Amino acid sequence: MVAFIFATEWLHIMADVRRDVFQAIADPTRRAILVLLAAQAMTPNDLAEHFDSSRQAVSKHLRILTECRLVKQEQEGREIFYHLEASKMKEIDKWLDQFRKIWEDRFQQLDKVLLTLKNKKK
Amino acid sequence: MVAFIFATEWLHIMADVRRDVFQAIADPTRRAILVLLAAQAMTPNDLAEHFDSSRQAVSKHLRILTECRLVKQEQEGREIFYHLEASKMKEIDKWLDQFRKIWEDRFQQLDKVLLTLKNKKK
DNA sequence: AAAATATTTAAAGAAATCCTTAAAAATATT
DNA sequence: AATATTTTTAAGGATTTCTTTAAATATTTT
Repeated sequence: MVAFIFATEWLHIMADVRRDVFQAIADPTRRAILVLLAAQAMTPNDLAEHFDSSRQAVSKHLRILTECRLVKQEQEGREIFYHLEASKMKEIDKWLDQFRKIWEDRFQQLDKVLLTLKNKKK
Repeated sequence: MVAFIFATEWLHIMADVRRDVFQAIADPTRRAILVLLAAQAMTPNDLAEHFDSSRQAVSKHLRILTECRLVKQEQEGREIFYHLEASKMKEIDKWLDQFRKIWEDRFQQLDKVLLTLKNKKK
């Protein structure tokens, strides 16, 4: 027996389709998890102790972080250690590059000063 | 007459309370808007032409970007030019700083190589 | 003043997000 | 083999997000 599933149906079945780094870091809890994992690899249990929410909630966050490769699992018996994949964050850094030139631009700063002066005159 | 509003009610009334930079850049359309504005200030109408969605949708995205100070308005008659506030992106850059040390760490890279070798042996 | 243009706000609905509790799966301990 | 531990998956619900169309507001042109 073979079952055909259309893409639209599949997306409906697959709850939580968020494999995007920007989407991933939008959640404050996930950002906190990433910071904790930057210090050292931890299990979901360890992590959950740092938050008010349930272990299941943390597990789900870890799933999302894993899906977008910000984090990697390493099984150790029945425990799973989650490691930060810091290099994946380069994607964000790279995206920021196109703005970095602007915010470091001194003329931009000058423009702002002039604009402020102009508005004060009014 | 005075009306008392509880915080919970207020949050219910205030739809879309998202003044967080990370939340703001989570949406792909908003990221595209930021990139366009990096090149030059534009009106909502100008921007809308670059997208499939309606002017109203773009307007709402601009509202969110304005609320978290990623963008600034400058009225010019009945037109409103939206400028990028690139410096606000430093917040993201600053957050990335705590990971930058890790992803640039050569020993981290070495660890990865060793881990790969270890797994190959298995 | 009336019509046209630019933009925002409101209302409503579909989809996504996030959380919780309960159940399942996998591994370790007794 | 039975029990305990660690983690994930499932189901359900409240809230948020994003989009659309319609209506409102503000400014310019005629």
